Amino acid sequence: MENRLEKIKKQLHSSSYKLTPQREATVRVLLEHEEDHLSAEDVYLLVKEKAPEIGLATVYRTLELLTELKVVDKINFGDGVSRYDLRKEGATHFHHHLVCIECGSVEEIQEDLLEDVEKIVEERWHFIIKDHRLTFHGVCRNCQKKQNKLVKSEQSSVEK
Amino acid sequence: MENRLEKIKKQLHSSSYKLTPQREATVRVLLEHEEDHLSAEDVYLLVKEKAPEIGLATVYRTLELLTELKVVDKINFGDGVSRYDLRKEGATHFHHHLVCIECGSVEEIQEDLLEDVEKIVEERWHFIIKDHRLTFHGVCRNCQKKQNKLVKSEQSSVEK
DNA sequence: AATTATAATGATAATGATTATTAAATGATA
DNA sequence: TATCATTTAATAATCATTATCATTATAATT
Ligand SMILES: [Mn+2]
Ligand SMILES: [Mn+2]
Ligand SMILES: [Zn+2]
Ligand SMILES: [Zn+2]
Repeated sequence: MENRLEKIKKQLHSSSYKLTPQREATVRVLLEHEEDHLSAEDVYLLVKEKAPEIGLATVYRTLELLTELKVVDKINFGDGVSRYDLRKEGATHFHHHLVCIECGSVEEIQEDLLEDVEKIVEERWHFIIKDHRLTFHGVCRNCQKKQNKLVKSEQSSVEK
Repeated sequence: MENRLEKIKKQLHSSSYKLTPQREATVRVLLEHEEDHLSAEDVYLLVKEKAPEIGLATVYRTLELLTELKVVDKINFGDGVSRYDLRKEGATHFHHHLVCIECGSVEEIQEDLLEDVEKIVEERWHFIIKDHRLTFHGVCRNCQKKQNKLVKSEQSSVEK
């Protein structure tokens, strides 16, 4: 974690930005919520708990900066807010997401899986791929179980 | 085109909605711009040319309705507005996009390409896939050409 | 056809996320 | 220390989208 922070600090410095206390607080929140998909407002509220004097605009600016530096990826799941997702250490491509249309949960896929597809696209469309966004919409494992239970209870009530 | 409109009309009816003149005008604009990725405002302005009395809220409502019926897909390329993309006739999955980070152009890929990947995801993540969003970010063919020219002219000026 | 109920529309106000502005604080530099 | 650039907090402005509401169109019923 401290290690991770150090690297981000260096990344900032190499683009001649400083790791101010506000930026550090923001990065820490992101590191503590690696698995989550926080909106700017979410981040703001979490940072406030530890550094109450921070302003919302600063959080927006910091997230914007981290996006530029590819420390985070900005993503939109269609709910009206941008969400910020920390890149895994050393990852060159953005990871994938499974969004459940029943409960709204978001699961991550770290595996690439797109190597073959990207090869085809580069060859056939003559497009040089730098990054990707892949989101699957469907039914998560939990919601599948719920639906199974429902179906079974309906069957048994018919049997009566 | 008229054929396509008829089918959409039937889809509306089967969910007990009517194809009002405003909705028809909106659908026609979408059909006339199949390849484009129009924002609500874009659609509004185009509809206004033919049906000047239409209101912006009606366009939003119509696009919302068409999204529900899966006639169009709502997509966000990260520029602050939702864009509406007509589904190809009979397509069950949303098509893919190539977004150029140099010029902003958007190209479409109608081929599925994800069958294998989806099979893996369904098996290994126990997630039932209903739809997907796949966007590649990179450099389009045009911009590659431009960059090549640039590199060559730089080389020749060094050679002098 | 007249009446009533329902759906849809247009105008516009409200909302809410994001961006711009500005004055003050901080930090580096000479 | 004086000077200049960067960053910040507060807050105003912007802009896309949604909500409200009075009016109109359409369908159903008498
Ligand atoms: Mn993620
Ligand atoms: Mn498209
Ligand atoms: Zn679920
Ligand atoms: Zn391009």
